[in-house]
Amino acid sequence: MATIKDVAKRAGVAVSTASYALNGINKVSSATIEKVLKAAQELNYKKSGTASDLKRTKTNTIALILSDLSGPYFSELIKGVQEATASNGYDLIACSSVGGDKSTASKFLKEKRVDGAIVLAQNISSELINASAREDFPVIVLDRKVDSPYALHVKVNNRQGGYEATQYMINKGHRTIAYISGPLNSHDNEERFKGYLQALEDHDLPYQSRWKISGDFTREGGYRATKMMIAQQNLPEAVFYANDEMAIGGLQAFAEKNLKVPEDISVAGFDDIQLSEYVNPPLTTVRQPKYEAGALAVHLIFQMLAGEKVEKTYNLPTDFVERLSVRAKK
Amino acid sequence: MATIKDVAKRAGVAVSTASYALNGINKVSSATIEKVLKAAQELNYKKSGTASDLKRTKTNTIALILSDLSGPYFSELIKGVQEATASNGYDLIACSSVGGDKSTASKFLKEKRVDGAIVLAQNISSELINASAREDFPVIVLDRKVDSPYALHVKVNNRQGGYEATQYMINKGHRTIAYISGPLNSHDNEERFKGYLQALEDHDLPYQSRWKISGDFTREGGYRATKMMIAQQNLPEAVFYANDEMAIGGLQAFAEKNLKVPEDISVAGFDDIQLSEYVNPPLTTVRQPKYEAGALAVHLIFQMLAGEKVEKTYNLPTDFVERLSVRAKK
DNA sequence: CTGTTAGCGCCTTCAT
DNA sequence: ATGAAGGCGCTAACAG
Repeated sequence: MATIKDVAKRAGVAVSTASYALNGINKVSSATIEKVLKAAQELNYKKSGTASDLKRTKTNTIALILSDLSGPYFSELIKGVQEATASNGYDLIACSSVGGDKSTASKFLKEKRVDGAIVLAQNISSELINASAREDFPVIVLDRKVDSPYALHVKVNNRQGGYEATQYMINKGHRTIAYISGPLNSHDNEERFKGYLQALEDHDLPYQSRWKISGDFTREGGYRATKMMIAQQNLPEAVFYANDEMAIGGLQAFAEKNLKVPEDISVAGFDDIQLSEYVNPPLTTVRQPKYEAGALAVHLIFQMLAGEKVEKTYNLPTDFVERLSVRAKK
Repeated sequence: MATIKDVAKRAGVAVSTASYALNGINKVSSATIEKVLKAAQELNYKKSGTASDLKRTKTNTIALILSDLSGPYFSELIKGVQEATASNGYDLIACSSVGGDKSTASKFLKEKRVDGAIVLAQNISSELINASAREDFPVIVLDRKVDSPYALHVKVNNRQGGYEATQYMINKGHRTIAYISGPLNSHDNEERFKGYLQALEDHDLPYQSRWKISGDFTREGGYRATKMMIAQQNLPEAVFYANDEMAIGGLQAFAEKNLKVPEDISVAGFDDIQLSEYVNPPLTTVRQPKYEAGALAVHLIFQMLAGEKVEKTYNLPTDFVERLSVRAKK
């Protein structure tokens, strides 16, 4: 494998000159550049990214850490991150956190193989994030709060979203509204639930714990929770699923029991994933500003890298998306 | 930022000893390990991944290059790649090729920032792949053939899939079957079309060029192509879309014109993307063995890295998936 | 078991 | 405009 040294030798110049020529630094005559480029070409020279990174103590790339690369990802989020990164001349890599603190993600975090990271992966421990984030290594966390002063938090206003969805169903005349929760350790779930509770309270509807059913954010979980609810007889008028995946599982469970949505029971979800528009009936849900969240995260990384002062937490508003899965009760 | 030198000094040992201790190499007494670890802890030492990579001329990670991180990805493919990579103790990163030969993907390829790469991204030029692949840098290409002896090709038998889907429709009694193509530069499309043609021929059905309509693999493109076909009056009995995305666009176009699928017209797609199961009617399509393709790609990388001899091209069979979008004509 | 040392390949100051 | 030289931080002989 040819190195810059080989190129320099073949071109008959010093290494430094070759480096300047190769990197387009305005310090060498065009004749020399020519020679160097030609030599590089002939030797099929390729610069070593790792050596370059080491020397410059900078990789010019940021990492997006997801709990599962093959997961149902928020493509809008990724798009926001990708475009913001590219428009700043940085590169982006995505890595998975399967394996938790000994995953690829954790290796990139711990060994600072990138200049900054955006984390959307519960299975990366907060300790790891705290231990990794540092002045020259900002980390933006999207799914929780974290202590380190170098780790910022961009969140979506889940509580507001939960409130609006619930209120909408109340306004449509529903009085008993179940809540199918996400996993209990999920901050997002917690907030959505609080919004739900608040809406109930503001409309003088009593909260009944029997209407809170445990789910886990998966389609399968939503399906099971719904089956269970149906088995208990006595259905609520409406059900608010803590995310769309579960709501879609629920739709399936209702269909299997010949319960029509929304005629027999109304349902709403949260997230506005792509599928939601295509299921039957199209799902009423709460859209998260994912693109914006992604773009903001990247923006913050660059601000921190530039040494600018930034807030520690950002809170983005949600949008309510009305489709056909909730009916108006006369 | 503390380096290994600092750790060694504080622990009162030589750097090599610190290195051994830190890397768990069986060469130092446990007392020394203790000391070193403690010093590292106190200094909040983090090894520099880039320095380590440079020294070992090896990153222990492989890259999966996709044309768009936020795209409608084959999650099964990613899962296959991910699991195979992890089970070999390697790391995986995904990077995008938006920007073509000056994208993040190309930087990783050109600068050999990883030990091997899997490419599923038409907008990375074959020249770039040829120029990057080398003995110690295997590249597996999933979407085309490429010259370099260090770049292998794992492909799905698109022709067979196209043949089976077409034959299925013929067997269901359809005589006029349109083909909505993908972009013309797509090898996959080409092969699917050949399968279609062959099935027609084998069943003595004449191919009529009016039944070949141009699409581009996007939902929007399928929608437009279908609209156009409808506008021309005189519909075929069935239509074979070169991929599911287009078929779904087509479904929408038919629905808008009150044409019922499959009662009025039958449709089949290709890919078996996740959505296909959920659209109305569920789409009959051809499943690609994506998980297997991903896992095989990784497997090949390791074989090449180990200096083993491998075939240059692999061809995986498809599965036909019967759902409800094709009806039997009596 | 521990220490010394020579680079990995590149960038960049400094001198020419 | 070009060259010489010193590391970036780490690993792995090699010597003791």
